[in-house]
Amino acid sequence: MPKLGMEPIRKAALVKATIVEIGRVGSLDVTVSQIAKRAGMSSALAHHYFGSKEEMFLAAMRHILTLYGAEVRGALVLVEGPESRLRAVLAASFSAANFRREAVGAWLNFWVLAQTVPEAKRLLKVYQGRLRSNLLAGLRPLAGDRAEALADGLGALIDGLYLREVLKSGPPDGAAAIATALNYLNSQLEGARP
Amino acid sequence: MPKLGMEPIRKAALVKATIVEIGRVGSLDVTVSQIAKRAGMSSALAHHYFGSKEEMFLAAMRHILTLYGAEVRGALVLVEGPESRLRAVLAASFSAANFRREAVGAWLNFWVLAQTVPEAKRLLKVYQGRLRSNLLAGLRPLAGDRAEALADGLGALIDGLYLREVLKSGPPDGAAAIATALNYLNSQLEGARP
DNA sequence: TTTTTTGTTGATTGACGAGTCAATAAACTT
DNA sequence: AAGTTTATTGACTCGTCAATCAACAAAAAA
Repeated sequence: MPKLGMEPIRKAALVKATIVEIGRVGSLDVTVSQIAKRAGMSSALAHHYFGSKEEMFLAAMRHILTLYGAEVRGALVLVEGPESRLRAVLAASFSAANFRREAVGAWLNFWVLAQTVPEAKRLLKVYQGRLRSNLLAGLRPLAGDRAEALADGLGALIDGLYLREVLKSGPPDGAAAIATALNYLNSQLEGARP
Repeated sequence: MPKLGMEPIRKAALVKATIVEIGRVGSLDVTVSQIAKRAGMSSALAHHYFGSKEEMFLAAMRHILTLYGAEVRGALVLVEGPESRLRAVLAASFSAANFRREAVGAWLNFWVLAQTVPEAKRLLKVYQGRLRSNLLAGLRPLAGDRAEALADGLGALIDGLYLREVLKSGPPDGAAAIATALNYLNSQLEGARP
């Protein structure tokens, strides 16, 4: 039965299952067996490919970060001017793909993981850095030297909107989140406009 | 050796130890033994007083919420006018007592707990509701019907600033957080002022 | 065709941890 | 003085789970 070249397929299935299970259970207290079962294999095989549960978590984080990064990059290619750039970053952050209960729940738990596992912390800092520099690129032409402060505020606001999504009942509302962030932006930029 | 009337003392010690341990370990994966040891008693006694680990967590949450609520209420008594009210709420949120690594770490983990444990979710919603209505009281005279949207944005920003504190290295900087929040407020209110 | 590499799992190990219990002791009540 | 309530713990039970291992199967290489 064993077909060759299974490794990438199995790994991808495990990564996906890890995110789903963390989102479903709502914590990092998921067992390797649960994950493996959802991915359609034995827990032994999961260990065979990843070595440890922690490695699975990190791979899942990298995957989410990669998806998010790709979405932002994709949105940025067809962008003209700083306002449109900022809007694109926001749209990607709150897109249906990223801003869904399961991913948001996983995200929150990765934040917890970052308190313990240095590599997780590193990854999250990479995300923060990328977000920051993306915002900065859009903000500098519009706000000059206030750009740094604005980027920090807007970054925190975005993270906060994610956090609050966790507690909400009902389906996620990316549009509302974008509206809140744009509202922040507009009012900050109005004062500074020549 | 047993003196009477230990219950409240023991419970308080356990609650405190729970927060410290969660903050120290950085996750909810703390054992009852760890907590009990830090509180200077056996794990059996911890179970005797609280029944379960979950009850300990919830008691710790209630305690943090109580402290926060008390601090806000205390700051609000000597307040005159809506601006000063808003400033007081912010000052309490980022006071040295609340905005310290240990409490922030515990806070983050309570957010995770809220995904699983309904009572934890309820408590967090109580906090959100209180924060919201406090902000609203200050915002309505200043922003009219934009107050609701502003309160939601500001609430998310505050939570986001807490979240980001978790990743930062170095000592917490409440003043910077307050500055960011005030900056948000001022720019939002400038546009609306008569 | 033998050997090696890759895929796969059931069973097992070993550790750890939540919650219970029986036992001990001091203080309060009657 | 006898009985009750409160405080306290060491030892134990029972379950769970990460990680390992031995064994088996199929494809590829030799």
